[in-house]
Amino acid sequence: MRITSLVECSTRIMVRLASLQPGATLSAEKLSDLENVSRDYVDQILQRLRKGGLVASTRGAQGGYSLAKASSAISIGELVRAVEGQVFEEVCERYSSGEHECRHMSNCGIRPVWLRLGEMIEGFLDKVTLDQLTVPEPRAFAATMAFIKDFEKEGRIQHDKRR
Amino acid sequence: MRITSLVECSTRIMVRLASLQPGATLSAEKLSDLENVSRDYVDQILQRLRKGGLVASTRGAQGGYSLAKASSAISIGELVRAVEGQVFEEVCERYSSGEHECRHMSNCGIRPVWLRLGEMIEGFLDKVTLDQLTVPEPRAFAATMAFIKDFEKEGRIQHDKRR
DNA sequence: TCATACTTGATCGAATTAGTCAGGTATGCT
DNA sequence: AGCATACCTGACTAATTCGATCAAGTATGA
Ligand code: FES
Ligand code: FES
Repeated sequence: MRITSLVECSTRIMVRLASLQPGATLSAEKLSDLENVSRDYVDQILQRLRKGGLVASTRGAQGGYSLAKASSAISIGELVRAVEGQVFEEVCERYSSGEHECRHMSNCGIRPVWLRLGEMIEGFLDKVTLDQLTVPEPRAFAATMAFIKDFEKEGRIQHDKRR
Repeated sequence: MRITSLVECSTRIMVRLASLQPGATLSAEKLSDLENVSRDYVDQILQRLRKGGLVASTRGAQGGYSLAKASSAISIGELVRAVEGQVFEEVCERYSSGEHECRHMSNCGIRPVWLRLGEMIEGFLDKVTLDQLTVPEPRAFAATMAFIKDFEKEGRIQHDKRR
């Protein structure tokens, strides 16, 4: 299990944009230079981010990109969904057809673990916002605390009956 | 991010073995039939599990496999490490060389997020044990609670100075 | 009207994953 | 002993996904 290069590059780009003065923009070309990612790849990433509503673009000469909303309102989870479509693919969905299908489905003891893991990962990334990644003076991850509190409240993994 | 087919199949096999009576064994052939996974693939998986010290094998006619220790002493994290080598690959290690390297490394605001995510995933899977996956009468995931408690105690993501 | 820069979608090689295959070795049973 | 059963090993290959490139635009500011 890992973070893909796509997410890694996208995050670096978003952090660059987050460190911009209000009103300022950064061109795809500049971003490419700054992060040492090919221009074409940067273009592709920015396009996905734009479609996801995370960045805004200004066309024409002296154009460029900026965040579409406050960096405190953009989570890494959103970012991942924007560039990859989803944060965590559920295994029993993926293998639910064909020869080697996930066999239990109903009243299965395994499924809840993957479900819970997915919720956990997604919950975490949804709580971490862009402004928390800016350096210098990184802020403590207060939001993470809230997430963990919620997690604790629910308390246990429920075994599902084929939901 | 997802659970691979390898982990999925391995887990199903381990749950089968966990549901065995003490002293009983299950042949690779039977496991293959039960879980609808090719015999060759089952062999490969069992071999990795054996090398990881999770299952024991008896050779010869009427031979077979069984768990090497109590199902309550085997975590899903261990299982994943046995069959895939690791649970979560750290991104800033993976891309740390070559053209498109992870650029910040020292006093980076992004890195701690991936580190923390990895700790969280691994921590979770290390707390979930095989016996918790047996059906019928699945137990509540009490261990998960302990994990979350610990997580809360530490409390926040630390920004590292190039550790 | 030109240069700059965004926009779209296809394509393609590299890497990883998923699964197969061939050829063993060890053990129990008759 | 001889044979059947079943474990064991590692190489190999097909399928899929990832990472990145490429070609061919459109829109805008100077
Ligand atoms: S392992 Fe997927 S439903 Fe049980
Ligand atoms: S993004 Fe990897 S070290 Fe900063």
